[in-house]
Amino acid sequence: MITRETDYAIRALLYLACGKPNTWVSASVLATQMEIPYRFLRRILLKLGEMKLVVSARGKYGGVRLAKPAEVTTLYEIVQAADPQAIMLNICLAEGEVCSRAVRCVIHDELADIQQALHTRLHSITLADLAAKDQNRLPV
Amino acid sequence: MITRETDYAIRALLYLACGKPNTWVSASVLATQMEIPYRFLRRILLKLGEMKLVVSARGKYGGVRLAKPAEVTTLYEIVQAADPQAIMLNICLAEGEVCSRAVRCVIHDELADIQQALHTRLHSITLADLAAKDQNRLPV
DNA sequence: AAGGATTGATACCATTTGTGTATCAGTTCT
DNA sequence: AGAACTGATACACAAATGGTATCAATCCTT
Ligand code: FES
Ligand code: FES
Repeated sequence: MITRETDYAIRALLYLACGKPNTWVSASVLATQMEIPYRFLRRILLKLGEMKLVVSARGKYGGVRLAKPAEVTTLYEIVQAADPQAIMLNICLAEGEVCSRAVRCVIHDELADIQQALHTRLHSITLADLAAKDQNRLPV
Repeated sequence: MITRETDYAIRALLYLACGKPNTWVSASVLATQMEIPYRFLRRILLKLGEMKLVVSARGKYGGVRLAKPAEVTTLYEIVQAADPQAIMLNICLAEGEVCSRAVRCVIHDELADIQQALHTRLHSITLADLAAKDQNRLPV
């Protein structure tokens, strides 16, 4: 399940992708525009920074912007950055997990298949795709 | 993410699907065979009973068995029964949820698409499919 | 040099969820 | 009567979730 945190991360990056490139956007603007609790967003942006999805500038007129073009940032990367656990369909599929039933477990394999399909799908959607859809939206 | 509870539910039903039909299997047998904590399993079986996936018999030599043929029980139903939340990719997709951004939210639509694909996949896998794969497994 | 606006890095907090355990009542077969 | 079951709850505890608060560091403008 996509958590609020992940949802907020997507929203924030989407806003950046829709705006003028190479301009700093402050967390407070992002928070109000995308309806995200300010302090929570701050912490999320830190994480996105660590994962190299955004770069930031301190000081007055500082803020945050995309670290790379929206065309090469996938939904997979975003979810992965915001909540690495969400990508795993079952604990038994996680890296380094040891499950006593793993060798002979038919569920394991089946879930692995489904997870693979999900990942492929997430990989195929870029931030630019989302931004494009957003532009085509009729104003409410 | 598939919780332990859901995983246990699948395991239990799989065991029933692999055994002789129309025989009562006790929770203690299921627990030991499928490596599920007994008391936890008891509670899960209750839920599966409510959702009409199993029927039960009290008293000595009682137990539980599939309520319908394994061919018509889908993975979707099982996950739905064990953990209804797990089926939802985002809170904003849940029934009766009201999100201030829903009308103009591009993430909403995208996640709805992905969720739809996931559901289709879960619908297409039956307990009988899992049981068949299990039979074909080489003994470890 | 001062002051305001901004991020960096943590620490804290309340509530819910996940994963069990325990208890007792009711049922059925021998 | 008694053993082996299920039905229905209640309890317990750790982790995750969603959010808040604080303080330091940095940068721009005046
Ligand atoms: S339950 Fe762990 S691998 Fe299937
Ligand atoms: S965030 Fe609620 S609908 Fe998109």
